[in-house]
Amino acid sequence: MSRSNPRVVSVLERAGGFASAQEVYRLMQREGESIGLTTVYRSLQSLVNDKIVDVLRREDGEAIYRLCGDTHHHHHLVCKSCGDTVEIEGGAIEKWAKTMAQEFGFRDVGHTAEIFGLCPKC
Amino acid sequence: MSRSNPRVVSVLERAGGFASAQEVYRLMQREGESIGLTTVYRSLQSLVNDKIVDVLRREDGEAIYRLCGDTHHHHHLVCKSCGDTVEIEGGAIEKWAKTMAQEFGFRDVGHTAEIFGLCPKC
DNA sequence: ATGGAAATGAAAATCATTTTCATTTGTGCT
DNA sequence: AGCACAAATGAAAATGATTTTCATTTCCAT
Repeated sequence: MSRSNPRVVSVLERAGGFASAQEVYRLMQREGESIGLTTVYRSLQSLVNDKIVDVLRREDGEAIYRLCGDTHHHHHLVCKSCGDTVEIEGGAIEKWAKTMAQEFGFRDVGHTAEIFGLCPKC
Repeated sequence: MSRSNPRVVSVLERAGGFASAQEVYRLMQREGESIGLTTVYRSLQSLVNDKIVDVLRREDGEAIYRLCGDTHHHHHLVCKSCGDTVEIEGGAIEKWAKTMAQEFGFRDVGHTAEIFGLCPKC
């Protein structure tokens, strides 16, 4: 069984939010780190098992990972046309998620929320 | 462009909950209906476009579809473990999305928001 | 140093989904 | 009916993420 890989953790820290396995791999390559894709997958899996990272799914089904207890949880406002992205605060969402979870007795909850539209330039 | 296929709708009705494209395909085969997997995928896609079905992701990333009884815009509270789903109100989200879009000058906005966690039974 | 367990990664396998493309079906028109 | 053209269909190939296999390398404890 592979162990929680500190190098992968470090990349997730620097990514500051969600990143897919492929993105983590590409990032490490770009930074000159020598690592195999298989090892990235295994490290992420074991980080999930150890509850050190959360795993979610993007709309296209790709798995995305984030360090748990990341205080810099934010959401995105993405332009449908040029792909430009703005990081935004989601205080209202946090509250909404908490309230809804409570109402239906769900525990250990997380959430996803993104806004899409046309940016001022497009 | 393929059209919303009534045979696929009928299968989803009988399935009575969520079903993946592969499951819909297998079900139709079992019932002796002649249809290709490609057509199942295309039909589901266009049903999603027409907002006749909802699409979500199972934990393994497979897309699952369900007839969406109302045209009313809603969000989901999904159990990470058993996949059980509750449709919830998202009034706070609508407002949040609108506010954020306005603040950054985005037009023509839409949004996605889902909450996931462990349901009371899991 | 030595042996065994754990970690690694390249390549192949898997699986859902999408794309390609040739064929069939449907529809409007004369 | 016959014809033309658009839409629908589906088999097979392509794609892309993820997992598995397996041979090799690295780590430790003795």
